[in-house]
Amino acid sequence: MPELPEVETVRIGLQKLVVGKTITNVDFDWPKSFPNAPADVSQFLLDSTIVSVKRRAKVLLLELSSSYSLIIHLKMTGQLVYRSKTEDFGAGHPNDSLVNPLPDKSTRVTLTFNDNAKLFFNDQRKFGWVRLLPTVEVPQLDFFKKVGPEPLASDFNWQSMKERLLRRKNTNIKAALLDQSVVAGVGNIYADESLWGAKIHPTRLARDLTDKDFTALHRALVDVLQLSIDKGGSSNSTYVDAEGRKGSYMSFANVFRREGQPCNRCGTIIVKTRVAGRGTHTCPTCQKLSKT
DNA sequence: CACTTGACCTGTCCGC
DNA sequence: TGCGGACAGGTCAAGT
Repeated sequence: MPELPEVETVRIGLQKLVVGKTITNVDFDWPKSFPNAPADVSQFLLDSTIVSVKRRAKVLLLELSSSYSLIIHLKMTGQLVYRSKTEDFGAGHPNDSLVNPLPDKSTRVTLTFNDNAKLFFNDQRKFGWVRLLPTVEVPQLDFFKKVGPEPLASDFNWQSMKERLLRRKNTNIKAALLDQSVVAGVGNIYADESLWGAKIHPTRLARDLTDKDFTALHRALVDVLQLSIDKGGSSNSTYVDAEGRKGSYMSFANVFRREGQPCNRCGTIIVKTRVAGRGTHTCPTCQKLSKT
């Protein structure tokens, strides 16, 4: 579920909530959710303070005072939910979104802080993970070595996006957009939304796009990612931010999960198909199959 | 090499 | 209502 805007929304929340706090305990119930624990835990995690919360692509980085970092990937259904002790971990809290008590059956890892607040890593499908690594080794991970540029960075322009998309010139443009080594952080929602914005059909081959298409796609992608961050991300099913709140981007979506409804631009009924092995939402009129 | 498909998991929804 | 199968936002490994 969580793509760049959702992970960035979580990062903004955690930045506010956990920086400066010291970890006093860690629990985890599912070894794959914390693959290199527990050997390093007591020495490099307990009694260390969270120095910063960063994001690269869809990955969160919690830098610790121990010179180690917690690396967290939410994958499809991961959540990082913070609860202060005064919220009593959900019971009876006035905020509706905090009604569910934590931990629950999807809680995989729990961090406890020196003020008794807790950070819950919940993950229904168990695809996500938390890792503990020396901070200096993080850039050496295969994922970080190959991942593409941040699309919201100021130096990310349409020319560099074109150059990177053409590394996948013989595949369809949707598969190229979803490739994390091309551009960081794009997933199924924002691939569909940006292709609609640029009026490009997802099955067109990357090599067949014109410069006009590349400029439109760059503009549409940047705009849709920024809009979604402004709206707190997309809460399609399980996604919530660090305070347990849903995002509202889905009410601004033009095609994603809108099959059967009229296109906001031309009124044609949005269709759902399968492209690059993923559910794909398209306006069959606006999004041309061939060069314009 | 470039590209596509299957596997990792659990929960939900849809049709019979 | 029960049950099987398809499907869900991500990423690797294995296959073609």
